[in-house]
Order: sequence, then C-alpha cells, then structure tokens
Amino acid sequence: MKQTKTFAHVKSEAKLARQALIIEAAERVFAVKPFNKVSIRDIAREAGISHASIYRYFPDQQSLFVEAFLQGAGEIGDTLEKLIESSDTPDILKISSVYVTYLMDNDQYFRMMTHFMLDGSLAAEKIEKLNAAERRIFDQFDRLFKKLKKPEPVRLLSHAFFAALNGVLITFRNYPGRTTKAVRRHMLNIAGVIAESFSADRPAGK
Amino acid sequence: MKQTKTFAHVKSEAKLARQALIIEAAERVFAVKPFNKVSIRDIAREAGISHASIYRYFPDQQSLFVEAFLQGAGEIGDTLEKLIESSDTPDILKISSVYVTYLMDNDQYFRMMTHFMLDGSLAAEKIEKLNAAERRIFDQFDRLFKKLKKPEPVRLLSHAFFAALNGVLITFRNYPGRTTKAVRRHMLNIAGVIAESFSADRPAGK
DNA sequence: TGTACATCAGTGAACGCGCGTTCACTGATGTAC
DNA sequence: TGTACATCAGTGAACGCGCGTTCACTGATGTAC
Repeated sequence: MKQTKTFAHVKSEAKLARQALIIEAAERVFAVKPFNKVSIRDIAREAGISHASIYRYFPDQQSLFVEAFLQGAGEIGDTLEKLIESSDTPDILKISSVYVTYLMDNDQYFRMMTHFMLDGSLAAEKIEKLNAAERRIFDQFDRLFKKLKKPEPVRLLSHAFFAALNGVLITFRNYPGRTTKAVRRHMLNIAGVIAESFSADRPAGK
Repeated sequence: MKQTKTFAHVKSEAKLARQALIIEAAERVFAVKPFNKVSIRDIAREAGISHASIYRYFPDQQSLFVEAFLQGAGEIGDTLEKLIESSDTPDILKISSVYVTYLMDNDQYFRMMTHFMLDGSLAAEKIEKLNAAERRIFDQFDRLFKKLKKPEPVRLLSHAFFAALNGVLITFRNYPGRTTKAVRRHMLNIAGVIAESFSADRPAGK
C-alpha cells in the first residue's frame, strides 16, 4: 500500500515536471513572438512534442497561458519584495525603475498582463489567480508608502502608483521614430516623474 | 472641361461619403464587440453591404480600423481643448475625470488605442497618423500645466499625466467582483489621486 | 433619339490559411497470477 | 519466468471554423457619335 502510493506520487511528480517544461517552453515563445500570434503549435514545437500532447497537461489554451503569466508575475513580486523589505526608507525612484525595467526586459509578461486586463472572457477561477498576483504587488506598495510615512489609507496610492507605471509601459512602448534605447530612457524618465510626484508631500486634507 | 471636373468632384465626394458610412458602421460594431473579435464581415453587415465591397473603399482591414479610431481620438481632442482653453485656471481634477469618463463610456476607443499601442506591425504612415492624434493631446496637457504655472519643461509632465491616466483605464477595467458602477467610481477615484499628485507643488530642484 | 461602348460600384462564391481541439491508434511500462 | 491484460503518454491526421482577401461577373449609369 505504501509502495503504490509512492509510485503514484512519483508519477504525478513526473507529470508536474513535464507541465513545468511546457510552461517554460511557452515563456520562451512568448519572449519572441507577439502574444496574440502565439499558438499551441508554436509552444509544442518549442517543447519538442506534438501539439496534441499539450492537451494531456492543460485542459485548454487559456489555462496554459495563465500559468505562463503567473511565473513572470511571481518573479516581479519577489523582486519588489526584496527591494522594499530590505530598507527602512525604500527609494521609490529605484522601485519604479526596477518595475519598469523588468517589464521592458521581459516584454512578454507585460503583453500577457495587458491581454488579460483587456480580455473580458476569462474564467472566474483564472481571474482570481491573476488577481492574487496583483494584490501581492498592491500589498508591497502599501508597505512602501507606509515606510514613506504617507497618511492612511495608503491603498489608494498603491493602486494609483501601479496603474501609472503600467500606463507608462503601454503608452511609450512603441514610441515612434525612437530606438529601443531611446524608448527605454524615455520610459524611465517618465516613470521618474511619476515616482517623484508620488513621493512629494501633499497638502493635508486637500 | 469645367463640367467633367465638377462631375468627377461630385463622384469623389460620393465616394468619401460612402467611406464615412462604413467608418460609422465600424464604430457601431466596435462599441458592441471586443476589438479583436471584429471582422470585416461584421462591419459590412452593419453597413448593409457585402463584405467584398469594403475593399472598394479601404485597401485593407488595418486602414479601416485606424480611420475608425481617429474619429474617436478627434472627439477626445475636441473635448479636452474646450475644457482647457475655456479657463485661465483649468481644473486638473475635472480634466482627468473627463478623459477617464470619455474612455469608459466609449470603451471601443480605449480598446483600439491599446491595441495600436501594443501592435508592432503597423505601417509607418498609420503610425504617423496615430501619433499626430497623441501629440495633440500632449499639446493640450502642455497648455494645462503652463496655465497651472508648472516649471518648464512641462512636456514631461504631459507625458507622465497622459500615461498615468491610460494606466488607470487599463489596470482597473476588469476589476474583479465589482459592478460596472463600482469600477467606474474606483477609476475616477484613482484618477483623482493621480490628478492631485500632479497638481501638488513639488520641491524645486529635487 | 438611338446605339455601341466604357466605367465602376456592388456582389456571391471561392481561395488559402491557421487555428484550437478531438480522435483513433501505437507502444512502452507496469500489474496480476 | 512467462503470459494476458490494463494504463496512459504520445502522436499524426482530421474536423470544423472563421478569417482576410481576391475573382469573375452583373447591372446601372454615363459618354461618344
């Protein structure tokens, strides 16, 4: 009895490991191809399996895509956490530039994020997963603003800050007639303007 | 000779008028259907013509979509212009809420905007058209910040303000578990936080 | 006024494509006895 | 150790669909003489 349980365990672990390999392949494809052009066939090719095999591991395309995104969201969360927890007076300019830089370097996650934000047809259970990732970032920004001694409630500030940084990423990503380098500089510049406007003391009660 | 010119003129005006009817039909479809689901066939059906006829008036799908978007962008530009020109001390809170409200009520334009911002495969000539519309908004925000006596250069502020408002629209549009009304209130609330952070005086030289 | 011809908006049918997903099958591995 | 059976990962082929775009044709309108 113990034996069969262990065997089943090994088996299910193998399954999870193969799932993970598919997700990694998906991330590599997303890094190279615009989100809306990525197909199940692309990912299968990258993973070195038949496209029909994907369906042994994921019930449908949407589930796979959401899992791939959550990987990236987790990394962002980890990075911000380290940055904010490690100091008693975190540098908001640094934080905004890390966030923006990460999502410029890993454009695939930003594409996925905007896709999911725009897509109205997500299953409720998927939405909840994405939302948990978002809440984690809000929580960290809350910590940031608390450490910066902003007046309560800081949650609204966190929402506004997060939204504003996302806005920078979407608004200037295809800034025409600029090199990638120049776009990058401009985004960081604008993110800096935003960080500064969030760090300034505001007249109380206004 | 004069005669034929006039006839040709009438003819080309008729053509433009029919083009405009197709664009209007497209806008109606966009208002009802997610951007990425709208097809040439949908628009033709709405306009009451055969889908093959579209190609008498537009070389391809992209051209039609861009024209449809520019209609909406023009309206936003007009609205902001009125608002900012009409006062010597414009209300930035009012302006942010008008902008956000317009793009919530006319969600199709926001969808198109984000689509074009994310799409890397636009023809250069289309990009230029879209960019002109964007510049017009930047110019108006420049006026706003100048009237608010912000230190030069105000262009960066305009960029940051525009980006931040767009960020609010994309970040909270599918805020889960909220009614449309609650989402609306939340967006306006966050847009208010942003407007406020842009209207506060910031320490000079910081 | 009548006739032959040119133009061109409008169209239904078809083309070619890529997609997500399912199906029926293979073959390797493990299990029961 | 050997044999019959069960499981299930993996697969190539196929299904069914919707799309953007093109084609060959019609028919209304205008032009030339």
